Amino acid sequence: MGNGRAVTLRDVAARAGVSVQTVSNALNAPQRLQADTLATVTAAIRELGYQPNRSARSLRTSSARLIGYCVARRADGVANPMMDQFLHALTAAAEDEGRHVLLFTAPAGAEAMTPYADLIAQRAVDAFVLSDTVPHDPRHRWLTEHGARFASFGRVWHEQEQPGPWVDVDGAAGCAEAVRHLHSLGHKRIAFLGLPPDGGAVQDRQHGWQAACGQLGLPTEGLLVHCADDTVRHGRDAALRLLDGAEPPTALVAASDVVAFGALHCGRPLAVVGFDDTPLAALVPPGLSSVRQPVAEVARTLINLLDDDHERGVLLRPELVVRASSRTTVRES
Amino acid sequence: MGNGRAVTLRDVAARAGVSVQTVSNALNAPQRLQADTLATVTAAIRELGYQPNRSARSLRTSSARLIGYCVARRADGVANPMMDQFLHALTAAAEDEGRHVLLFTAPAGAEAMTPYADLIAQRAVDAFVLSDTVPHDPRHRWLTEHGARFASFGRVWHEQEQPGPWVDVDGAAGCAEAVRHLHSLGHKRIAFLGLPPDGGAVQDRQHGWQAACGQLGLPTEGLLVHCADDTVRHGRDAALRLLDGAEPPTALVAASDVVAFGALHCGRPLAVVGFDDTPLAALVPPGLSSVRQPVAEVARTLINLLDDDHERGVLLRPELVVRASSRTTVRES
DNA sequence: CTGAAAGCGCTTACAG
DNA sequence: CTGAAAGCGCTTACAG
Repeated sequence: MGNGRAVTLRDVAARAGVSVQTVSNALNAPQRLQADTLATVTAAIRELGYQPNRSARSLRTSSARLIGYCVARRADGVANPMMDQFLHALTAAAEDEGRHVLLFTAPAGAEAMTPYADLIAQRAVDAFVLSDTVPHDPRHRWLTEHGARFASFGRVWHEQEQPGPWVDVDGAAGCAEAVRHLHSLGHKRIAFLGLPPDGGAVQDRQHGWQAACGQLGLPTEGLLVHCADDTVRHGRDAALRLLDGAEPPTALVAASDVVAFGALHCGRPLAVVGFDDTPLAALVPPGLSSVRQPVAEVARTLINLLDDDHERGVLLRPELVVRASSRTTVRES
Repeated sequence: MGNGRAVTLRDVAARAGVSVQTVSNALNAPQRLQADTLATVTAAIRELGYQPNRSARSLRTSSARLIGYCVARRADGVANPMMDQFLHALTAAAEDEGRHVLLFTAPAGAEAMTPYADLIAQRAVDAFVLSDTVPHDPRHRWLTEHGARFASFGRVWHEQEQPGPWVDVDGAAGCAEAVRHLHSLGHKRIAFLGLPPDGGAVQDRQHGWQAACGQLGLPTEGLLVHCADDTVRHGRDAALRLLDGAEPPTALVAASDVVAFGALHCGRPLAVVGFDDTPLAALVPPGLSSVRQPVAEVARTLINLLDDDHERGVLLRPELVVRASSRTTVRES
């Protein structure tokens, strides 16, 4: 790879007429060198295009400067479209700290932790970033017990105390903001379109809706419905059930963009706000208002958490992106 | 990371009562050892849970066993949803060969190759896998000229000869199959919904449609339309333009799922086949038939190409996934 | 078939 | 402020 032999510290030292140690210092502790020595060495480094060999540096410092990230299996094709953006953000955030992301996969079931154990044993990574947390996710506890560094995007809601540092997006705050937005447009009956419990995130969003409605004096009775599955069809059917009720809503906050699309295309006038601001939210007419997770900030925070031994958890505020789906005229009821 | 000091070759050698060299041989050249020696050493390895330190091994063998992959920037949010699946497939394929994927980002413009150059200089990766190729993509030529190993998912259509090994999906074959499928259902006027030229892939798909129609004796005149952008709205508008023409189509093959959705929801009966089989194709009622790229096979082939100095390019056949969107009844015209 | 030795390219105490 | 030396953990010719 690359043409010919790589440039080493030795080559630079010879060129600059100093010892290898001085070249190393120029790179890692420049304040130790005299200005003119530093200038000579720096020039030689630039001329030769020298960059330290990563393996050698890692071996010596016993830090790989690599962060392990397990790519969830998408066998069913039902990807979390946000994960795409997250991975880009995570890579960029890691690079800002001179690191890279190493991808790996994990089998389901009892062997799920094996790849983590292997990567640790081989000293292939310094830390892990976790996401796609599932109910009763065993990873956080396992990693804590094995003394591994990690930071989690998402909480493990079932534990008494969340093991290890985490970053999460305040779903309750996001849905509360969605409710206030719809209320400010004149809506008085705002429904919530839920999903099967997924460990806590969905309930969290629902609580935000409930609390905001309570604060604004809006009803919630008969306005809560759950979709059996996160599909467009289930979203549509659930919305129709609400609309066919005695006191139908004029607006709706959904726990995901996918079910929000179903509600939006149910054929009746209904203001809709989704959750996640997936790429399609902007692409599908008339444009779906949605609660956007601040992925770049999540990524930066995760990387920072890896070096922070004190911080336990950080809750980030999502942002409501308003599009045409929530701007339908309110009918007088 | 991990509890306490890592287990080294020395520890295993001490435990097994042999030299470190013998332990190394047990791992890398077991046929050199006598059966009983091998058994002793293997037992010691298992008991201590030994795994070779990656940095040390990489330094010694000058191979990082890491494959660099640049995550495209998704600033506009218009991700390629297939890339998600691809990344998982690539990671899995790399692992099957004892490697991992290292993610990095690249700036736009003149500095686009800098991260590649850095990774090479640092010996951080052994090879690159390229995807998201763009018109006049400079990467293939640059990497070839710099003697770097790589394999590309997608061709650079503008070059005389594609620099370096590549894998691509036969878009023409996919669209031809879509046409034959629609024809077998009785459709006689099958349109093509194109996109702005993107370097060649879109034209390739269009040619497949054209050729298949020709072979089946079907008309193409007035049945080709291009969307200005890859959005649902543009897809719908373009479909309506076709349907409002003198001799409207009864079916349509689209260059992407997104514009296919627009055509499918244009409010008129129209059989539709999309391209890419994005996750939403299955989720959005009534279900969108779509040409699926064989991402797992693409990934495997790319990894194999990295070790193959002879193979130049591999063209893989996509698979038509039939759902309800292409099964509408044909009206007699 | 097995062992002692060299060396991959770095960094870091330790002398001068 | 600078240099000679040791050593991170492995693999690979080279002897025995």
